[in-house]
Amino acid sequence: MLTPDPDPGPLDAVEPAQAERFSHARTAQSQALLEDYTEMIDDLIRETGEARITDIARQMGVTHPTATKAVARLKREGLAVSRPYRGVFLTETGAEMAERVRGRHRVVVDLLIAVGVPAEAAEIDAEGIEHHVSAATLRAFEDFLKGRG
Amino acid sequence: MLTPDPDPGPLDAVEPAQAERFSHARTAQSQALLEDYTEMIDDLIRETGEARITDIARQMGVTHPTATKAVARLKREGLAVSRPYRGVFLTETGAEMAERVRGRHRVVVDLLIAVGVPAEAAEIDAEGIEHHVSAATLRAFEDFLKGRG
DNA sequence: ACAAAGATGTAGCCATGTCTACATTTTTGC
DNA sequence: GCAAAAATGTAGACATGGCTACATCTTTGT
Repeated sequence: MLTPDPDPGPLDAVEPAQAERFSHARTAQSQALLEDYTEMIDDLIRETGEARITDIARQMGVTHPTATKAVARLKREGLAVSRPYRGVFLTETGAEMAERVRGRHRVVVDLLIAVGVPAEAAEIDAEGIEHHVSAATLRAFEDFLKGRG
Repeated sequence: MLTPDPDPGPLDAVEPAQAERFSHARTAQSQALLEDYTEMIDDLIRETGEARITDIARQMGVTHPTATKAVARLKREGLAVSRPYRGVFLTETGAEMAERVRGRHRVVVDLLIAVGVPAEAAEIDAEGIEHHVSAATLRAFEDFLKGRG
């Protein structure tokens, strides 16, 4: 039964798939900020024992009010906690995200280098690319790297 | 002379490099919208002969006022032209961008597939990844693909 | 030819993410 | 211990990119 689509023509065939890909990319972008900040906070805590707003701001390349707003969002999303005039800390959820993001970042950089991208370019590009690497793609990257280890 | 940096400590050494990477990624993101729309408009013109606001909106997965705003920005940036109630057309600059973006997109998808990413995931992820692929990385991707052609 | 349907324009709202400017609190250095 | 410096908070402006709602223009179908 059915048998629709009697050749919908070249492009008359609406492309919901394409629209979904764009929507998906936009969603990923909104997650990117959370990921960057949680990883950054985790880095700071590991390296200096605490994550202060000023340090976060400097590392992210933004002014401190911007960092404050971002941290507020992290708190709203249950990824971080903080008290006025005190440092920022990650919740368990936040720490897990940081761990996952860190691992993914490393894999992306390694993959880029493995296919011949210069190290410096790999580091720069990975910062933007990583947020769009799905689980399936990440797995493929890991397998590829393993295959040449 | 100088000889500064007598071991600035683990992280006391401010990391302007990291901040620059984030800034760079943010800039790339602001370019992404322009790239997506110019390529989409080019696609529509190739396939249907014209690019109407409604079609652009549907393909991008947004409402038509959003597409109108995006086109306004394209016009501001000298990438497109249009007249009220008529279709949208690319300027020479816009057409060049579309061409470049199309080529880069194809290379990214091919590279992902070449390293083992499933085709469907490659298409989806490429939509977000491509905007963060620098010239150096693109060249490396091309070389890598050539090396296995 | 004209009414209905469809496409486009425009206004205005909301959320984000950035900034500057200024207020307040905490920390530092004498 | 206290003044100066640094950090943090907060307010408010601006640009972007979404949206809905409504107005207007074009195209379609009979």
